[in-house]
Order: sequence, then C-alpha cells, then structure tokens
Amino acid sequence: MTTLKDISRKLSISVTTVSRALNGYSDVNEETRKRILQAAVDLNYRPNQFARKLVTGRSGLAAMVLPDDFGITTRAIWFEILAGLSVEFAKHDIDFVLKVSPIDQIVSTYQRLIERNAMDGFVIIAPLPEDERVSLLARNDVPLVLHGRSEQIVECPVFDINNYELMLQAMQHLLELGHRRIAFIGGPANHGFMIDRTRAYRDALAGRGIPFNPDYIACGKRMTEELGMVNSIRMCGSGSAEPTAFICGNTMIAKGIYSAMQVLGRNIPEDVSVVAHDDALPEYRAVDFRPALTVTRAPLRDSSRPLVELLVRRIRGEAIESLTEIQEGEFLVRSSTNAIKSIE
Amino acid sequence: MTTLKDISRKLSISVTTVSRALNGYSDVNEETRKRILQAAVDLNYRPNQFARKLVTGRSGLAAMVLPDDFGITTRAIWFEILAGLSVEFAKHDIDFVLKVSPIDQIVSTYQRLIERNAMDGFVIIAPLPEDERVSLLARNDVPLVLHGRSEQIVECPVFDINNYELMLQAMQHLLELGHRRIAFIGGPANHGFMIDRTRAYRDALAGRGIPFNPDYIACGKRMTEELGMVNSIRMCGSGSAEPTAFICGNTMIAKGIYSAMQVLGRNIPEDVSVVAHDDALPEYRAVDFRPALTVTRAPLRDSSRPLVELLVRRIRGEAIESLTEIQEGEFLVRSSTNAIKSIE
DNA sequence: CTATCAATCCGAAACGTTTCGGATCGCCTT
DNA sequence: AAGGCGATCCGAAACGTTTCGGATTGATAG
Repeated sequence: MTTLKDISRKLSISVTTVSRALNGYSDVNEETRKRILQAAVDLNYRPNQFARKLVTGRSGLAAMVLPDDFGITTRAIWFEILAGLSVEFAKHDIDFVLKVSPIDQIVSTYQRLIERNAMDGFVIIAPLPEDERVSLLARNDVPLVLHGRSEQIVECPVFDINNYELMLQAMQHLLELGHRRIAFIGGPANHGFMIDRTRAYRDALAGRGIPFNPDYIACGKRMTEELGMVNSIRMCGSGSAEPTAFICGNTMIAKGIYSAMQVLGRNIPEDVSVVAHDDALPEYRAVDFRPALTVTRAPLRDSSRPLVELLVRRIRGEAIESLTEIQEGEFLVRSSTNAIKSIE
Repeated sequence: MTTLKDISRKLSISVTTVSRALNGYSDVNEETRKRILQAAVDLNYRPNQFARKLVTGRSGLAAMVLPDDFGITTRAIWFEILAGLSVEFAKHDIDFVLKVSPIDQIVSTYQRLIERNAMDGFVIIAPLPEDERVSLLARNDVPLVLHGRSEQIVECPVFDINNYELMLQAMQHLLELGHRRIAFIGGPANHGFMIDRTRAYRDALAGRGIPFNPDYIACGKRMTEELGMVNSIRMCGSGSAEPTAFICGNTMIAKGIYSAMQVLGRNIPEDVSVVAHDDALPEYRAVDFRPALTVTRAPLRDSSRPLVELLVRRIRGEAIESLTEIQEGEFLVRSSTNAIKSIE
C-alpha cells in the first residue's frame, strides 16, 4: 500500500506538501501539484481512510438502521431504498452500512453507534411525529437526514414529496367527477405523510362544503393488499352510504380494492373510482392494472439522490436552513376514475 | 469521548497496561484488570475503531457487492440475506456495508475496495465456476466466504447445502412412486448448486437404468414463476412423452407449474407430481400451496450465521481447510406427489 | 536599504490504539 | 550469594493522516 510518505520520498517533497497538494490547498505551486498528482497516480495511491478519520473525525461511513420485523410487502420498498442509497453514497466516496436490529432495540442500536462515533451520518425514513431516534441523534449532534417531514422541532435536513398538494389534486379530480362519498385508505396514522394527506383530504371536502365522515377513513400500520381488501369490503357493506370512490395510500392497497370489487361484483370505474399514490415500485405497476390506475406519482427511486446529497451537505457543515428539498409529484389520470353514475 | 488515556490517568496506570487489560492479555494482575474494567464501564469507554484499524489493519467492516439488475423475484431473496448478514455481523462487532454496482462494474468495484483496503472481508453468494470476483479477492489475500461451492481451485471458506443429496432424495421419492419421465426445471446452468443438482438427477436416473433425456431439463437465469410456466407447458405439449413429474429449483417455479397445470387441465398430484427445493422465503410458503408442496427444504435464513462465522474465523487467521460447512437440508413429503397412474 | 508581502514549502505535533522490548520485584534454587 | 524465574508493569515507537505555526525566498513598496 502506498502512503503519503512514499510519494514524498519519491519526489523529495515533504509529506505536508504532498498532503496539501492532494487536498487542493492553494499554497502549493501548480507545477509541483501536477508532479504530485502524477506520482499519486503512478504509485496507485489511496488515502488510508482510518488514518484520516483519526485526525479529521470523518469516517466515510453512513448508516441506516432497519427494524427486523419488515413485513413481506415492505421488503421490496426497503430494498429499493437501500440499493439507491448505496449507489448514491458511493458517488461521494461514502460506504453505506446497513444495520438490522430487533424493533425494541432500535434506539439502543443508535446509542451504540453514536458512542462508537463511527458514522458520519444517518438516514431515517418516515419518521414519527415524536421520534426518539431523531431526537437522540439531534441531541448528540450527529448529522441525519429525514425522508418525510417530522413534526418535531428539530433542526435537520429533510427530503419530502408534496403529499398535501398531491392529495388535493386527487380529491379535486374526484370531486369534479361528481363524487361526494370518497373513502381514504391510507397508512400508519401517526406518520407525517399520512397527516399531510389527511389534512388535504379534509380541506378538499371543506372546500366544497361536504361534511367529513370518519367512517370513510381507514388507517393501517401495514399498507398491504389485505388492508385495501378488508376495509373496502367493510365500507361497501354499509348500505346506501357506501363510498363511490377510493383513494389509496399506495398501489398495493389499490390492488386489494380491485380484488374486493371483483368479489363484490362492482365494476371499476363504472361503479367505483379508484385513485392511488404510486411509489413506482416495479412490483406493482399502476399502468398494468386493469383498468389502468389513476395515480399521484412520486417514484421512491428518485429520493435516494436528494437524500444523500442533503446528508453530505449537512456533514460538510452547511447551514441546516438551506437543506430542505420538496419533490413535486405528478398526477396521472388513467382509466380507473369515472364520473359518478347519474342514476342514483 | 473517553480514551485509554482517560482511564490511564484516572487509575494512574500506564496506557499500555490498560490496553492489555482490556484486550485480555495474561500479563496483567486480575485485581488491576478488574479496576480497569470497572473504570472502562464507568467512563463509558468505547475503543476508537479507526485508531485500532490504523495499527492492527482490521477495520471492523465487511461488505457484500450486489449487481443492480436484481429482478423482481430476487429482491426478496437478497433482502433476506442482507438482513441476516447484518445482524450476524453485528454480533461480532462488525459493521456490514452494502455496495450496489452496475453489473458491468462489479469487478472494478471490488478492485477499488481492495485498493482502499477498508474491508476485513467479503461475502459472495452463488459464485460462478470461474468467478472473477473470487479469483481477484483470493489473489489479493482478502478474506472472503462463499455461499455455494465454486469449481475454482481457490482456497477459501465455503458454506453450502447438500444439493446433491437433496436432489437424490427427491428423485428416489419420485422413482419409487413409479415415475420414469421426470422433468427438472432449475436455475442458471453454470452455478454450482445447479451443477450438483443436475449431477444427482442424472445419477439417480442411471441408478435405475433410465436413459437421460435432455428435453426434460430446463435452465433459466431467472428462477421465476414464468420460467416454470413456459417450460412445463412446452414439455407437456410434446404428446405421449410428456413428463409425469416435475422437480423445481425453487418454490416460485413450482408456483408457475401449478398455474400451468391448471390451465392445461391437469391435476396435481393425480396427473402430475411436483417437488421443489424450498428456500423458505416467507413470500412463497410451500405449505400454503394447494395441494401442499413436497419439498427439499433448506432455509436461506439459516445460512447467515454460518457464513458470518466462517468469514470471521478466516479473518482471525484460522486455517482454511477447517472452514467448510455443509448444511443438511430436509426432505418433506406433502400432497403434491403421488404414485404414477397405473392406467397408462 | 529596510520593511512588507505573497507565494511556497516544511517540521513537528496530534489523533487513539497496539505492541516490542525491556524493567522491576519478590521468591525460589543451588 | 548468585542466578533464574514468574508475575506485573511500562516507555516509546509505530500506524498514515492532517494541520498549526512558522521558515524561506524573491519581489515590491517606502
């Protein structure tokens, strides 16, 4: 392994200067910098990350901690995210470490990692409004980036999609088609994205003077086909008050509703309209639904780059205020939504 | 952050002795060792991994490099493996780093990681008979562990299941039930496990004096439902010579065959028998098949621990000869296999 | 001629750990 | 009394970087 000293010896230049040349300091002559750069290439020099960490405090490592109780349906999502993070971190010369821990030991896992002081930063997906992980990291001044806004008054970089706007668009669309009894089958009630969407749902109703009916909202920890199935069947069993349209937290839920409607003998979109939010997972392609699914779309895959960049900038010491990025999703009308039947 | 020096100062003992006490050397009095251990706890001491790495050469990091072209079906498998590795490595105080790289840059990714010298070891799943990754790592003396035997004459720890034996059992079972035309729909032809299974397949036939018919073997890079479906349909289209039993490389393939048989109007197990190898992924539970699937079973989940332990022992410098572990799978007869119809 | 300044360069310390090669001391053998 | 031995302990160097605080030079300003 070649070291700075090797280059220094070969060129009869001090280690200090070699180091400074390689790190782009201005107090080294362009001519000698060229020679040093060349020698570094010739000798195939790679800085020793550990020596560097020892003095700078940076490790070139970033981590994500996952609970081990991932449901079947969430695996695909996690994997998508992990893979994206890994390649994006690599672009910044950061190794991505994956920690999986029992759900009840998540916080202590963070605790240990913080104490060891071996990670430059962390990525946290879908934080809770009062998230122990977030406050723990923030309290210890460890850089972190959030996917999804947290209600906590904690200063940290955030990436999110415009959940409120997207939900509003979906609602406008259905309302303009004449729907009044619109159900929303979403995800875990306490997560930020769910709060935003619910708020938009209520605001849209209020805008048209339609009273809010809590029976039309269903939450669930796991956003699965099953969730869509059981809740849509339940809602449709309630006689004349049954919904004429469904908005789903993701495409799996929509899948469940499609199955349920088939069982119940309802046609989409003639009898009921369906809209879903689409994370663009290859497993459940909204265009392949029959009929093709109308969606608000924001590919999960697109979130890795901004997440990593925000974290890297935070690690570099940029002011946190400038480290917020909201991605605009799009609204795509396909064949699963229709004007309400005038018959009734 | 507390350092050795802090403990040393507090106890008026040299840094050397503190270090040696903490690392379990024998030349420190039990009494003082106790005091040092206590102080370490009191001060919440965590050794600085980077300082340690600098002098020992160990980093406390192990990695796996994945190609980014994972098909939908393989994600679940990868995720299962990744999660398992992460928790097992953690038990040895090793952080698990995940690298995802374009398929054509896998080798150069390894190259870079080797040069940086930042990883203690690597895990490689399902190596090819002549695997560039394996030879590259071996050539550079980087510890690695293989899941699945490689044909290469390279010295490294290996974990595998007894594919040959399992296939033999499956074949014996079908042969005893009177089957003569047995098809095998497997995976990538060049992988070790496929070679072993094919060999067992042919040996079993030869043992009964049944000629080998290459038409009854189908390979496929992706072991998907589709693979099972198209190949079983193709084989059944060949008139009187159609197989009376199928052996599948995994449960997804079996799923595809179940669908195909339904389409073709064949009943399982009355008309055709089906056996599969079961990695025990929660996505495709063999017991939930209708009829329940007869399998050779070796949970993928069980491979993480041995893999990690083998690698750790290799890193510690144990002789490679002792670092091979073969896990015995089990053969479970359920309802998808039946004696061949005597009618024909 | 002296002082100042910019452009370059470098020595040495520091980061926290491990480890080599002793040093000390009390006790036992001969 | 001398030598040897086992049990404990420790000083100092080393790992490969970064960085602080200067040092040197030549040119320019006063």
